[in-house]
Amino acid sequence: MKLATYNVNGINGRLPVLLRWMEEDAPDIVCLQELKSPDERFPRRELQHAGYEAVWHGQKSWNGVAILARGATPILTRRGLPGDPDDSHSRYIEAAVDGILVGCLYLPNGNPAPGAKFDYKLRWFQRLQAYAAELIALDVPALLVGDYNVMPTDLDVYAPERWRDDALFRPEVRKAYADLVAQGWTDAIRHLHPTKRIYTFWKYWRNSFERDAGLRIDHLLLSPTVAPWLTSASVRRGPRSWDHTSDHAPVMIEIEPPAD
DNA sequence: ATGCCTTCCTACGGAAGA
Repeated sequence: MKLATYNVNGINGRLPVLLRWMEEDAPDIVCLQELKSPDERFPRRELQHAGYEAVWHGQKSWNGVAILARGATPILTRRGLPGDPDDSHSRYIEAAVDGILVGCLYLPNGNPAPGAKFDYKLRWFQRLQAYAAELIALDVPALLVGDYNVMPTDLDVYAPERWRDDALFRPEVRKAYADLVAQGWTDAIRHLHPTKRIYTFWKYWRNSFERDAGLRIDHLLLSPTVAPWLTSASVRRGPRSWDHTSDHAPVMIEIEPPAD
């Protein structure tokens, strides 16, 4: 089973790129972030035509997350992260697909730091930690995947010294990510490629992609039940080179659940 | 040192992204 995460940076403007990539890689489950689309403009029909059913949590102009499944209907289990009823951002959606619980998240960027946006990021991270601990306690096959807006270590940044004070790399958020992983989650890419420089995002400007001046901020975390099923993990760099593409690349893993 | 690009919107400039 192939499961991917992709910050599309606008699902409607990016639909040709998204469909081309899904045609090429044929992922079974896709978690999308930054839809930048209200619910009523989500391209359900086009995705159905490509063979995918979906659940989504949209918002006008910003944010927005969705889960797609090929030849299956995702069973919505949660829309919105618990812990703050006043949070109006569409940043979390969760569904069950083939007996696996899939949480799709778009963690706040947090810049400028320090400031109100950085405080919101840290609070959101705390809520995610609390909820992730509940998922671990449930002892079910689960994944928490998406755009975490965190580079976990120096290995995940093309120029760590330039990013020290950035909201994506400050010690507080790196610790928050490390503490989350320490609950028992496995960072799929890093687990299979412990020493390799791997990026998932490159800025649009200054030929960042051509220079491979990137960041690893899109992550797939596997619960203890799922981790032993992992067989591969890779960044799909091809789509990042296409015209009118996202500044992120899809990240895809393969898992082989035991036959029952 | 820097959003140098790109997206979105009752658009034509501002906000946001990382």
